[in-house]
Amino acid sequence: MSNNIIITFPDGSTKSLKKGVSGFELANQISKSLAKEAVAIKIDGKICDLSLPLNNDCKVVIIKKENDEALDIIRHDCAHVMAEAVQSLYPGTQVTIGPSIENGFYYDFARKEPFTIADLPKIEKKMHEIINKGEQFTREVWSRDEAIKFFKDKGEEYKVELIEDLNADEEITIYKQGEWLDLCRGPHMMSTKQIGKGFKLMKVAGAYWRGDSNNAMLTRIYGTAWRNEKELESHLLQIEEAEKRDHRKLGKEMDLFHFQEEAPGAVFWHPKGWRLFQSLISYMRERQDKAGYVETNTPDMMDKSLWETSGHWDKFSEMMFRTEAKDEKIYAIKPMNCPGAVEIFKQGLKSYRDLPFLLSEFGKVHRYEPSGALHGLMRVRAFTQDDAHIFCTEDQITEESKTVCDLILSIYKDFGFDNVRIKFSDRPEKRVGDDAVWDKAEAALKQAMETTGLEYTLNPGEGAFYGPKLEFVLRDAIGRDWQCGTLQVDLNLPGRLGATYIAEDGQKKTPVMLHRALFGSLERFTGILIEHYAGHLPFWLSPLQIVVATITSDSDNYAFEVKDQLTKNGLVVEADIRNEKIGYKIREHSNAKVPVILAVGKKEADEQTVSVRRLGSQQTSTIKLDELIKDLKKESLSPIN
RNA sequence: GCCGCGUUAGCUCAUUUGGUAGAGCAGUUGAUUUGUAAUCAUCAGGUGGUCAGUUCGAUUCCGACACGCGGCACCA
Repeated sequence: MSNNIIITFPDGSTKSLKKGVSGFELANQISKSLAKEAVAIKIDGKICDLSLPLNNDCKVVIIKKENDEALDIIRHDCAHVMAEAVQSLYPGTQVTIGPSIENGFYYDFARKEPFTIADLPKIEKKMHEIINKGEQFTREVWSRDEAIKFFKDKGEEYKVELIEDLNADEEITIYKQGEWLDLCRGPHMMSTKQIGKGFKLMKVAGAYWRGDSNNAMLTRIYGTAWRNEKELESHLLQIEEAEKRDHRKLGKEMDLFHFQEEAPGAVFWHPKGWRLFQSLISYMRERQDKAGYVETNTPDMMDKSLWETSGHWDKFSEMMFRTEAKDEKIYAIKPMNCPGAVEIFKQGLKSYRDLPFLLSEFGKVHRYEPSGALHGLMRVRAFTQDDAHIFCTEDQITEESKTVCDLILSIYKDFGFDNVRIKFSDRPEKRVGDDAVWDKAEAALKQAMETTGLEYTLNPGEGAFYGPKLEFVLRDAIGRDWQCGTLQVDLNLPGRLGATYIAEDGQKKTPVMLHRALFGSLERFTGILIEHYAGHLPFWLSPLQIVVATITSDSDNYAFEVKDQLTKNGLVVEADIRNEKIGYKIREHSNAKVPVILAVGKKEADEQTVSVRRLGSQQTSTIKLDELIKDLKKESLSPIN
């Protein structure tokens, strides 16, 4: 009897089997097809190799290729196979780490001569060979000394470092596939054959050893891996779709903005792009006015001393633009709006009755972002924040934070972002202020989060240098996450900059300042919207809402009449009376993502109608001009109305 | 900032042992007056990112710089 163990399956059924049976044998006993589909086994909640002998009573789940957990294993297997391929093709290359990641895997290699994309086909071919050979993955437990010696002899310095850093009590496991082996926690599938053909090497990149820019630069190869070729194809198709939405491409096609090398990281907004940008500001201004904010504007350049007092100079002077004039002063071009806001708060005596005091500012800030970080509108060196600073008492932090959270979520909803995650970032290593102050700030913000009942995840050590913060991450139409809004509790800057108010007891006190931005950077948010909507901006945001296109020149006058009427009603309209066929005009304006195209010919002119064609639809409908105006006027209202 | 790659007409892209570049679209001019995603013809367009170097000769080879792209690092 002691030779048998009891296996419990997910459906509650049990089976008594001989001790030491492997997961694979177990699957095989249930059915041949299950054994074929199996990639791993979950034993009491832990995912393990199928080859692992079962020695105790346990609950098991056989993980099949179709299960979500299988993808990670396939991808990790793929990383190993790639590493083997690389080392066989390029002897002397050291392996470091190679995890599975979203959609695929990577492996970081140390090699004098970095890889280029030209190397990928060769590596990929070798990988197919290894996979076709059907090498068995086998797991071995080595002693620490044995492992260190082995990798040292092989010249694998990075692996040695990894092993040396493992906890003393940790088991050192080695996975072999044929001749090749790697230090690895596992689990892996039974054979390389199971990987199949659903993978592709995507790109090469530099990456620092252990993610630290002080360390050596390794060369990373990224791959994507799926259950089969069909899934791979669909993933590649998805990438193509995402590329079509690229705001840099659409921005050019829609004539919204451009960049040029004399102003790296700074936007040249074209008329249409600027109109879109201004629509966003108008919308936000209205929302903030209604929420009790008062708008301000503060200087773009202020003396360096102010930034020294605030603490920015100490932490960020390297990333601040500075300028000087004929006088002796050094001016910093503002990288943030907060010191300006504090200076406004400081004017005149403030009473506790004035709090909370909500100051907003659409402030344009400049930051010398590292050249490698620049990316279209998403990461620029000059950008506009929908910034605000809420001066309040400590007791008001919770209530004010809650109000900000509600406002943010409501605003995101207006742009179709319903899926928003919140990250809570606490004190970073480099910071100003006493720990007692930080304790207070973090506790207050946490309490605010409890009050809202919103869920959040902890993001340790990622707070601002003056206070903890919330970060609002929204998910776009194709599932990508973008960090936009932020709320920061600051118990440090107001004091450093000398802001005070008279409290109820007649004593001078230092207010708390909440920094908050909802869109974050207007430039970036514009980019996100372009990609989210794939250029098909909602009517109220569209910088060119309507084009009136004539069929023949006989209708020119009517087209202008239609245009005038629409314009009088506050709509943005252009007339296209060029000597071109209607099909040509339709195509051109559709490509430019104009939401409404009105075709007018003799018939429409006679009847005071228009033929309406909506972006994304082939359908046309003819309606009375008055009626259309009524409809479109309604449609062009922002969601506030 | 770091690693790799790239930069050719307004745009999208060609031009392989180094012999001063070509197409489509856009633009011009003309014809055509057209009914829902490209009418035809015509002409014009370039210091091949910038600067140096090798060479009889460089878009092509070498180097530096600038900018961009993919990552890494950074992001008040």
